[in-house]
Amino acid sequence: MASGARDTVGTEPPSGAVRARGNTLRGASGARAAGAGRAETRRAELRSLPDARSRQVEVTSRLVESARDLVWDAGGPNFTVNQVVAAAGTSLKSFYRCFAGKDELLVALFEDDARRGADALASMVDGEAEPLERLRVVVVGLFRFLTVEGRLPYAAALVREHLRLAESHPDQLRGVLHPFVGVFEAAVATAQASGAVRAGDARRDARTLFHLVLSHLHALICHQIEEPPTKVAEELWAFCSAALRP
Amino acid sequence: MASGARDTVGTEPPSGAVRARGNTLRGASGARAAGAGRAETRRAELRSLPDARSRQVEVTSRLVESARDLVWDAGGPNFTVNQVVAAAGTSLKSFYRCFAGKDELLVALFEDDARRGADALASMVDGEAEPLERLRVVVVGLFRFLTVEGRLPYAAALVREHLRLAESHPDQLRGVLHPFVGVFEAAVATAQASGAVRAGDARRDARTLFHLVLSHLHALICHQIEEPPTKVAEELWAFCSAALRP
DNA sequence: CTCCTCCGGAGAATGCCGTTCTCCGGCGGA
DNA sequence: TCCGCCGGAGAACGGCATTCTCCGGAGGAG
Repeated sequence: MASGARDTVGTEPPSGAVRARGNTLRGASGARAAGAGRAETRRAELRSLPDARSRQVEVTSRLVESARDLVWDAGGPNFTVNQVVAAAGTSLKSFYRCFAGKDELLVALFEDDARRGADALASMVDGEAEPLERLRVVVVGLFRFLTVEGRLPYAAALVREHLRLAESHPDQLRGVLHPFVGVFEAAVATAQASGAVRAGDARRDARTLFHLVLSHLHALICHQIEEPPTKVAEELWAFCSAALRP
Repeated sequence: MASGARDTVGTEPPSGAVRARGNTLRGASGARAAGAGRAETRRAELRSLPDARSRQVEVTSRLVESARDLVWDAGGPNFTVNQVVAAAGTSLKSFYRCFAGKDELLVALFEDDARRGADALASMVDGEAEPLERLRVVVVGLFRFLTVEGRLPYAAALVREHLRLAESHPDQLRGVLHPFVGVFEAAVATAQASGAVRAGDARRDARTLFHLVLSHLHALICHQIEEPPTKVAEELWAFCSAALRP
């Protein structure tokens, strides 16, 4: 419950994937090398540590950017690690210093994209004053945002990998979609407060709406729905507003 | 639309995965070898063809069974092709004669499982007479069916692979979940006819309900919901019945 | 009965890719 | 000027899907 509220929307600029540092950057290899040697080497290591760290961050975000490009136009995470490092203009060694593996890179990409997407969604809502309309824009807007021409395969790739990674990296993936749910929750809470929708647990309703949208994106991705996305979005909103009417 | 009606539930015993034959069995290699050589060899090939075909079918279903076991207790499609053929007591060569690749095997497993699952769901509904109760059982039942202890990881694996395969084998995957939607649709139509829920497009509403259930299964799989499955199922039904009330 | 053909098993070879390891040049501090 | 580590280049390794090769045995043809 409370863990979701940590991820308040838009508190950070989309600088991207800084979080991946904490995992492996110097946690394992760096610290071990220094600790095993003489203690004096630690001083030498500290000397240019800020430099090294900022370089790391820069390389890390460059890798994430390259990965995003590759997922975007290769249409999936079928890129190889070698391609990423080539595109980022760095080396395999650097890659594995920044990330424990390819999956970690994907997790970082997820976090970055989720934050960006949630920001975009939040800014779509800002224009609306009417509470019920805000909620409608959230539901339909996420849909439209992800089904913009060319964006769907990318979204598909992310959704698919999300499921796969959720099993291998449950801890890191757990909160990845919270930014989105947060936007939904804010809209639901506003609508509830104004009496536009029935009272209830805003978080739970937000989660339900979000999953409903997500699942229909899955269906579109799988070509199980032939209708145009806009039509599906409107039908979806009709269903949601009926479920939530006072 | 009409393509969904083809997949009527329970018209076939779960003999499994016969469909994969058509792709590669003798389509490519067999026909090419005979056509390239002298035309007389074709006669010899026909001689024991029924035998060969039935052997093929048997091997094919044995492979699917083995794959099911492996997915079940290895918790995912992380099994190797060698494991499958070893478990099925056959050879790599036979495997690649039955299926064009590992993915084709998974598709066959999907089709089989979807049919079985839809049958099970349909039989859960049979006990209920009240239309609205039937609908409730469908929504909650699919949920319960898949969250039985030990079944969730299996379901997770299938869902995940479904997304992946939907991109590489869109044609074969398109109708795979139709048996489930069919069960939903029947229940919705009955409820609509009795006036227990509002009138509307039964297929569309069925699809919406199905996707809603599916997406919450995703969420449970991803450990994004901490509540127990039974609670989630009841909340979901509350949401659905509110959306569909007359 | 013998030969010839083809089916199918066993498993080696190939190719791809993630991950690790080795070597080496260059840069910053003493 | 010398030393030590940082990071690049890419070779080496291991796992796995897929293909290829070899071989035995069954079953029709003569």
